[in-house]
Amino acid sequence: VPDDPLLADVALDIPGQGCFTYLVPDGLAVAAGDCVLVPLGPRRVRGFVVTVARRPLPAFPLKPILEVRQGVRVPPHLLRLITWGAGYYRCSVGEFLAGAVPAPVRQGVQQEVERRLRRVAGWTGELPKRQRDLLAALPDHPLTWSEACAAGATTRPTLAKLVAAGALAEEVDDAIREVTVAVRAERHAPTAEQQTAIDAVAAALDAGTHQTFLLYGVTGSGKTLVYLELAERVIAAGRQVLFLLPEIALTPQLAARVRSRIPRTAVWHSGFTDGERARLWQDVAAGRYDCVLGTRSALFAPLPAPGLILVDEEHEHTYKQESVPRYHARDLAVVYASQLGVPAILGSATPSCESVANARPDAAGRAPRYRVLVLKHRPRGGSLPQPLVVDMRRECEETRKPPGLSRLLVQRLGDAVAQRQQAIVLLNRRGWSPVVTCQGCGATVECGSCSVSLTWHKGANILKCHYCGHQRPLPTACPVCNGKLAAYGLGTEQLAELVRQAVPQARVLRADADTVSGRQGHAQLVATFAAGEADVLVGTQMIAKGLDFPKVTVVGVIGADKALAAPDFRAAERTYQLIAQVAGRAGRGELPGTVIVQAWDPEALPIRAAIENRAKGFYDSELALRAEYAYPPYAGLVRILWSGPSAAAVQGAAEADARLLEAAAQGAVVLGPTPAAMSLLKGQHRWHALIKAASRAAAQGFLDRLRQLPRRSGVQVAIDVDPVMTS
DNA sequence: AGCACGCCGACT
DNA sequence: GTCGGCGTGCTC
Repeated sequence: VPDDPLLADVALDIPGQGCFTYLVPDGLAVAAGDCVLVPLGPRRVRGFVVTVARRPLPAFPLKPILEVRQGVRVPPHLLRLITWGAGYYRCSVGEFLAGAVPAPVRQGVQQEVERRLRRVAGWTGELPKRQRDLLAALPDHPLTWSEACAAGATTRPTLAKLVAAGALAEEVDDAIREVTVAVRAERHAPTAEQQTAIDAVAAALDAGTHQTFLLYGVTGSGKTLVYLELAERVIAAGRQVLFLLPEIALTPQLAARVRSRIPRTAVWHSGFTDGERARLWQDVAAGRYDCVLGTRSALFAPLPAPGLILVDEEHEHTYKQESVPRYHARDLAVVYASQLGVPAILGSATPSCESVANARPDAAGRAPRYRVLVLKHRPRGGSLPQPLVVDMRRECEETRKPPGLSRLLVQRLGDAVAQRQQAIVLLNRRGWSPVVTCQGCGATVECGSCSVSLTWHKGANILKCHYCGHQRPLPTACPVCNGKLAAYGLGTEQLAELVRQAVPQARVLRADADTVSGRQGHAQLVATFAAGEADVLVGTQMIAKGLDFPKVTVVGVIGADKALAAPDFRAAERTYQLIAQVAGRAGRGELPGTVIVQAWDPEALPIRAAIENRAKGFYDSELALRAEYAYPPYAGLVRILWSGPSAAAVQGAAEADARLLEAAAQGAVVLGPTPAAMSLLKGQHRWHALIKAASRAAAQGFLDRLRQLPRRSGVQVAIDVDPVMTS
């Protein structure tokens, strides 16, 4: 009605609430997606406009919008995705937006502006000799301040004098920054297999329809080439590409390769300053980039018209955010692509069971939701290495030594070093020993704030908690009975030492969170190893991902079935994925590779299937088990987690809320509440419950019936839809 | 989430 | 007599 006032629904970063309605003052231009400042009780807060419309005033009085942030508007298609996500993952739209739009953008941090120095043409004036020489030394093209400092071997104040004198002018660069990456723009022709995959997706692109593809390609089969060929087509048609990766810091090679073919690629990572991030967001929104490459939060980059969404290594659990908003970027990417009517490609050599199930007909015989594209061959030749399994029970019996490096692995490491090749040994546990126990009373030294044993770090001679970071010196005797302490178990620190002893001629490099600090540290370490400055790289799984070292011919996996013991329905899947992924890492160059897997139960199916390259066998049996025990993908899971500083209060809240869960259950099964596997974490006691519904839709139905759990002081309640961590 | 209001213990 | 603990409730 034209006479009604103009009202705006604004999403605020407040849990468990819908939008708040505000008056739009006359003359203030406000649209959906705008970032606004509004009064809320005694304070003023930032929020995002969800709808603007003329309609009658509600019964309660309204306050006006105070201010609109210029230049920050969430595109309508992104707002729609976030609204959907807030409903599915059970948080408010405002909370989701707060998690999706970077803080410096919301808060209006001063954008970092690229300021460049340019020589003023035709300037003639007097200068001191030093400054005159400096001016002569500078090149003609514009330079940033730091580039000019380097080029003239000088400092900022001196350059400022030249600017003050008028010899140099400062210009503000409003255009996109130059992207210069020294990478050969490789352009191999696609193989027949790759071309088939490209054509299938291109058909969906041309038809302008949504379709999700599962690009199932062995490691080294050239998934990236498929992505890039399709990305170029999308960009040529005037749209943009979203390219998601599990971990950007580990894949500098991939980022460089994408940029070499798509120069206007924004790399979306957490290492930016606030100003850089604010500028990047606006540059992406303004259409100055053709591609955004990044981790899960890159899904919310404000691209004006995404035409293709790529999710590489789709099985990786890092796509799940473990804080509000608790979304799964792979699942949300598929929703986004469907909303946009564009194709999505999920790529992996070891897909998640969810995606495999989606690529098969369902129990009722309906057509698969995803279409499978297979890459079986490595274009650069090189067959997959033949993995060997060492039965560690027999090994320990025969050698009468504690478990460590097997004789076979020692021999192969020695051979590799002798032939000037390289090797990688993986163990997913850092430190020297994970457990320190009293030989007298049997007590284990535990972290006071978490229910875990402390790990001994021998080099630093401290006990560390790997969950909360607490550390303390190693006690000289048992704190309980004053008995003698002994360290048990194997970590990477000790493993590196074992390799040094067993293969004395090897130069050993250790890569774990203790030796690698920050993103640069990782890149540096990768460079050191790639340059051949070490022979054996010992590390945690941080080195298992995305690495491509042509000289590596031996890969050892220690404690490969450790993950199998985890109290988690995905334990078998994770074990299979780890071994199959690692197996693909050896022998990527010209040289054939060997993978040696040390396991306590070498007959376990995930291990056998991974080393014998029997993917179908693994997925068939694993999916059958999931169906039998009603776990995803044949169930919709919700986890409720209660936590707080008082064990009694947490238990009380969980047990009281259990009645509400049961009341809402209907067909769903409520497991628990019980204490979580980590019953104490960072000083917080934890209880949890798992709700198993027949499907994701049924799980949503359960949450609709449950509505909100009561708010209690001293106890936090988290609702996790489609949890990845279930223990 | 903040922030206010509101009702009970140890101090100038 | 107050200062301050955090329990409850509201914010368009």
